[in-house]
This record gives sequence, structure tokens and C-alpha cells, in this order.
Amino acid sequence: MPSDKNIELAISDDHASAPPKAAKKILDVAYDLFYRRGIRAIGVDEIVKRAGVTKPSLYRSFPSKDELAASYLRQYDLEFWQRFDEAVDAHPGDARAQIRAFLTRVGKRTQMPQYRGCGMTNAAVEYPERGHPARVVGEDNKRELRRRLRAMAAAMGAPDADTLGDGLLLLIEGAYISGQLFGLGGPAQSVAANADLLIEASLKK
Amino acid sequence: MPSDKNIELAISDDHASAPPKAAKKILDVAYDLFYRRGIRAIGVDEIVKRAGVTKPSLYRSFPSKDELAASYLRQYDLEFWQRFDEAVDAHPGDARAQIRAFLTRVGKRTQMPQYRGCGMTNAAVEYPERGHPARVVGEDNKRELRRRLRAMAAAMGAPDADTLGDGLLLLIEGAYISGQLFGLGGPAQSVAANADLLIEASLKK
DNA sequence: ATTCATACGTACCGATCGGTAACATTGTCA
DNA sequence: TGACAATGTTACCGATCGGTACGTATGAAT
Repeated sequence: MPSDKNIELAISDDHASAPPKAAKKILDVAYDLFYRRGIRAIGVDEIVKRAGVTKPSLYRSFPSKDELAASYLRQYDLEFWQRFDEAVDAHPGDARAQIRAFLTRVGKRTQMPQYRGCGMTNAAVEYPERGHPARVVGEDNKRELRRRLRAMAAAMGAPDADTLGDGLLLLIEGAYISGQLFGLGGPAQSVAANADLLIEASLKK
Repeated sequence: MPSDKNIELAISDDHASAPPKAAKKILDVAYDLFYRRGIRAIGVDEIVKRAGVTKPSLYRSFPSKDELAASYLRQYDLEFWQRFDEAVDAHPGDARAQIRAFLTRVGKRTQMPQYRGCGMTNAAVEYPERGHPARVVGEDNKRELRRRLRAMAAAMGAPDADTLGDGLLLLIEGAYISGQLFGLGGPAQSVAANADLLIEASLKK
């Protein structure tokens, strides 16, 4: 579900020129199709057809399908950090509550019927080749997420913050995958509870 | 790395007929290529070329590419349970030690340079459509793994065994994904330590 | 030696893949 | 009104996709 916010910002160049409308429609449709059915599974023909545009329009706005996929993932990345920061901002100075808020939301999100996993994680699975435009977006996101989780673990006062931060990342990625494998009632439903248990144990160590 | 054991069993029919040698070569090559580079990324032409056979040979042994992929995953499933049961058999009656042994091995395995995640998880990501031959193999595997992990958590005496079992599954899936995202030195390295912490906390609850 | 099933190879199928060339049409703003 | 940028139209490219029709080699039993 691509939000309309920030899309123009992601598409238009730094001049305040009028943003092409076709590019937005293309990216919206690509976002939906790539996420729901996979990048490799979707051809550019289907994208332009569903977007009501033509192929040359796609290639005027995006240099290649791979770069279109990367644009989709950059949008996904943006929305991810919006969700993450919402949880963080809701509990200023309380890293543990921030984690709890974020993971509670993840637990719900991953149980939704249309949930199909993390778009960036999925893309990395679809494109194992190092340096692929779609893959690097995901790699950067995960690296940054790891950094922040470790920092939050340290802020909680965990003796071994790196291990706890990594443990939280494992739980999160596990929830992403389990959500799309099991659907409703799967292991992802208990991600927040397990994280809390893990945090508790790590702080007392 | 497909082991030669059990392959004939997986290929040949229940009559003790002589198994076609081409099918084994095809499955071996398909296993390697599908795992390393993804199922959708590999065409049947490349498989038969690398296997030194021809396309009709492939379609005489396997009804379709999708079914070949399913055969690859059934082989992967077989080897998965071999690894799992090795850890279990090494510590009879001690579920906690069994988990520790298995996860220690997972932690190492997911750090190897050629590691590319769990073949079944990856296939489920590549084929989100319900009922796809490749997907169902993975779904069955995960369902059974969940059942066994929950049973082991109960055997440990966890008050909320289902939650602990699910937590372990989340950590495992997280390790699979993180292994291929981060490689050496990634969060997967601490999967066993985090699992132990989580178990400890769950038992004391 | 002939038979007969089985495995294999050559050549091909239509469809789709990502991507492009060349040109017509539109809407907007000066 | 003229100019310009964005989009559309049509047709095409070579490559690859999964899959098959059909003839040929091979090996064991008779």
C-alpha cells in the first residue's frame, strides 16, 4: 500500500520542476505488483498495462526494470523508517518501550492476510548477486536497522548490547518471513512477547 | 551441496527399476543452481547444459520445471531433517541441549561465504502463490518444524511452550535470512546465544 | 540376429522477456 | 500563437522462456 506522501519527492529531481504524472502511476503500480507477487514474477508489460501507460513512458522515467525495482524499494525503505520512527517518537528516551511498540506493530502487520514479508528482504532473496540495484537498497536498510537496534540495546543498559540488538533483528526478520509462511496465527504473533523475554533476560545477565 | 544419499530413492519409482542416470545429474545440477542463484533466475536450458543432457531428458524425468523445483526442495527437506535429527540424537532426552546443538550448527552454517539462506524459505519468497508445488514443500517443512520446536519447548518444561517454540522458530528463520544478507559477522552468529537467553528466561517465567 | 522398450538428440514451437526507434499528440506557459 | 516538455502510438529488436514432436541410438532378452 504505497502512500502518496513523499512519492513526488522521490521521483522529481531537485529542481522544483513539475513532476511527470506517468512516473508516479508507474511506481505505484510497480510497488503493488512487485511487493505482492515478486519482482522477477512481474514483467514490465504488465506494469505499464495496469498503470494505463506505455512502455516508452516507463523507460523515460526509469533507466531499467532493475532501477524501477530499486525505486520501489527506496519507497519501501522510506515507509519502513516512518513506521519505525513513529514507534520511537511515541516513547522518547525509553528504548525498551520503543522496541515494544515497534514489535507490537510488526506482530500485527505480519498477521494481515495480504502480508507478503519485507519487500527489501524478499528482493535480496530474489537477487542474490552482489551489487544488484535492488539488493543494495535492502542491504543498506538492514545494516542501518542493525546499527540502531544495537544502539537501543545499549541505551537499555544491556551488558552485551550487540548480542541483544542482533537477537532483536533475528526476531524481526523471523517475523517477516514467518508472517508470509504461516499467515494468521503463525509464530510472528508472539514476536513482541519473545522480544520482551529476551530483553528481560539480557538486562539481568 | 546435494549428498548422493537418498537421491535415487527420491527419483525412482517404487518398483525396483533401474533409475535413469540423467535424472540424477539433472537434479544435482538443479539443486546447486536453484539454491545458489534462485529458481526463477535459472532456466531449464542452463540446467540441461550444465548437466550435459538435453531438454527432453529433463521432461521425461520431471513433468515441469515447477516439479523439478519441488524435487529439489524435497531433497533439501530430507537433508534438513538429517541435520536436525543429528543434533537431536546427539543429546537423547535433553531438549535444551538438542536445541543448543542445532542452533550452534545453524550459526556456523549461516556464516559460510556461499550460504544463501534456507532453500525452502527462499522458494516460498519466490513463489507467493498458494499451492505452488515449490511452495508447499517449504510450508510443510516449516509447519513440522514449528510442531517439533513447540514440543521440545514443552519437554524443557516451559510454562508457555508454544510461545517459546515460536520464538525459537523466529530466531532460526531470522538466522537464515540474516546469513545471506550480512554474511560473516552478521547477526546470525549469535543465534545460539540468543536462543539460550530466551530459553533461560522462558523457563524461569 | 531380431525384437522391443527405453533413453537420448536435433530441431523446433509460440510466448514472453527487457528494451528501443520514430513519430504523433497533448497540455501548459510565455 | 508559438514553443517546449511530457506522453502516447505503433512497431519492432534479439534473447530467452518453458515445453514438445519426432527420429535415432542403445542394451537386454529372446
